[in-house]
Amino acid sequence: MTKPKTWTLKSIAKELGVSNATVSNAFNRPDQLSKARREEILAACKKLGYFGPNKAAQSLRRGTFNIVALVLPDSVEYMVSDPVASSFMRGVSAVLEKNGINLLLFSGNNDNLNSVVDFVDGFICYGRPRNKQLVEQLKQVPKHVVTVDFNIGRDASVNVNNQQASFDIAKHALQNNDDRVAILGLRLLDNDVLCRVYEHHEFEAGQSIAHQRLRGYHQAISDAGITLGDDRTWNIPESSERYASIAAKEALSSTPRPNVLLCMSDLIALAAMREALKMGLSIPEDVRIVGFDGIDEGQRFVPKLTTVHQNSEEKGRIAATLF
Amino acid sequence: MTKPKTWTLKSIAKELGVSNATVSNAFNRPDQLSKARREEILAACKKLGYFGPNKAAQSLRRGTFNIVALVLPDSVEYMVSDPVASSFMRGVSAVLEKNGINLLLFSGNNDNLNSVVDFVDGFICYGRPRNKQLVEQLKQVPKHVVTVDFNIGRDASVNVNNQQASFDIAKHALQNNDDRVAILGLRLLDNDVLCRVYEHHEFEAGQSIAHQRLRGYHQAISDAGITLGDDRTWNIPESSERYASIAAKEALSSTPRPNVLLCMSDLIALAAMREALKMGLSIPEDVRIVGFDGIDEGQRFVPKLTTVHQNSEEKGRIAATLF
DNA sequence: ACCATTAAGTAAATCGATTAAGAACCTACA
DNA sequence: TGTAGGTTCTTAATCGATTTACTTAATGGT
Repeated sequence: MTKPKTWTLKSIAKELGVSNATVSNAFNRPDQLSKARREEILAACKKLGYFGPNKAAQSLRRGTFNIVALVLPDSVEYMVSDPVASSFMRGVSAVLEKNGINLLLFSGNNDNLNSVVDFVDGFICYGRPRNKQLVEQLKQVPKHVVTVDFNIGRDASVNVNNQQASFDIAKHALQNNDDRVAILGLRLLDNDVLCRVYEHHEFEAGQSIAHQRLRGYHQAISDAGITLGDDRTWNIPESSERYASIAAKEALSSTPRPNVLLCMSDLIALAAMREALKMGLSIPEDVRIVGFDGIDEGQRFVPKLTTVHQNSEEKGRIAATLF
Repeated sequence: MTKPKTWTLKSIAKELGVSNATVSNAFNRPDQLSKARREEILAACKKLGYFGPNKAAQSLRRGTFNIVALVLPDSVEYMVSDPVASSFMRGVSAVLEKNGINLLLFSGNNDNLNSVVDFVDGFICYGRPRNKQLVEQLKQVPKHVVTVDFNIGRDASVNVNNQQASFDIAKHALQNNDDRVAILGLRLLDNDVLCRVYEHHEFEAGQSIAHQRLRGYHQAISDAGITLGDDRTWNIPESSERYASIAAKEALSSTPRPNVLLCMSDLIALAAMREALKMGLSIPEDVRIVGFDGIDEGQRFVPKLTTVHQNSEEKGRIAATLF
């Protein structure tokens, strides 16, 4: 008498006239029953259409899920729009996929880790999440946590030395002590605002990626014997072409017109290059523009973009392996 | 006597001297207890550090998860590399995020839906998954299934009329009946192989996106009074620059040299344009190249790429809403 | 004063599994 | 023959919750 509904361990056991435990063992612990019994049971299950123990129930009992949450710095939308973030994700997924672990995307805008905490084995956090509460929750959460490009004193962390890398690229861009520098910063402020920043002493102590990079720039600038004006910094709220173009246009029309543009991402740098060309400036004669990240499009652009090549994919792989 | 471990509904109830049910109701069904009791309980929970019912257990009991799986056509890696797929994902995530639903990524290479089926409320499938077994499983799975750009007779499906769109773009590209046409196809074959295809009658009945588009091209070609040679079609296994360049170079050096190149994706078309320019051909005088998708980079390229603009993001939003 | 409602809370079954402890039987060895 | 050990399988507790059916007490209408 085959039951009509979906099978459960229990109903299968009753149907076959064996105990719950035996069916469970047939699937999970082959050494606990005779080979004959086991094969008999598995065959019967297949025939009846029972595909094995319910994973949700299994997870509840065992406390493991085969799912890790990737905590994004911002919305999922942002993640797939940004080539660097995408590379990172590629690295993470490659490793997890190989290990049969599923990936749950968790938006950095979300304010409650709670909605997923009970479903995952742990978290990989790519960059400090935009939502502060989330950061606090991550510090406490009783699961494995790997952070990338920021640190909250949890299990493991993989970091690029942003300050050093920005220092290097800026040093490369700066050639004379009368260079006129401008900075196109990415997410210097918490607020989502495109603006020109006149006062930024408070940035000196910040721990965000943007602040680390900024310190690298500042150090290179002062090493080159240049004094950075108080009005030479722009803040771009997200790595998008639209915002970057506006900021670049502003910067390139400001007085004195900059001949060095330090951009905190390649997308920004590319937008700036387009604006510069549009304004009839030549690169690098009139203005030298450097980026950060090393995305593909930068290498295809004419002239080629000078940038920090950071291997995001590798970072993703490492983060997933550390997990 | 505060317990040291993590709290559960049961331990909290005992601690507060009320029943299990009352605590549960305090969180889920306010109308089942007095306002005073409820607030008292919630306050106590907060103080003790109990953040509400365990979601995994809750889900097991209720059978709902607040998670949907996005079934990808290929690996997660592919998804984030392809701008069109990314747009789609952006649309999906925007809607789901708003509804507080989490997104689980499920690779189309995976052969067992089973590993996630018990964790999700349903599936959104973006394109026919590469793994055939997966398709069979999707037909049967006892959960909500929305398919995009392919159909398996399940709950809902959102489709672009690929055949019509390809017909239109091809018609636009073809101007004279002595045009020499070549086709750079994407994933015409199941196998991961870059090749020149000499025989393709079997494609006429195929249901994949590639086959639909191919039919659109063929129709436009024959409408234009042109006979397509048996050796004018190339198959590119994935939308990557490397493969596309090789195929484009081959096609452009074949005899007779094509003056119309129908490309099944923008990424392919862009690679072809680069190759053409490299070979000293001018566009569109020597060769007209059209794409499919409408990605941003195509509009920034000089000369601008002519293409089918398909609004993937909107498709994503629709798919998520249909869910 | 009586019965019918309503409100507030509880006991216990249930979701679908895992697993420690133990029963029943068989073998082997002194 | 007695017992130690090994297989094979079952019983029952457990994971952390939800929810139906029920008890008890309070309210209200006539």
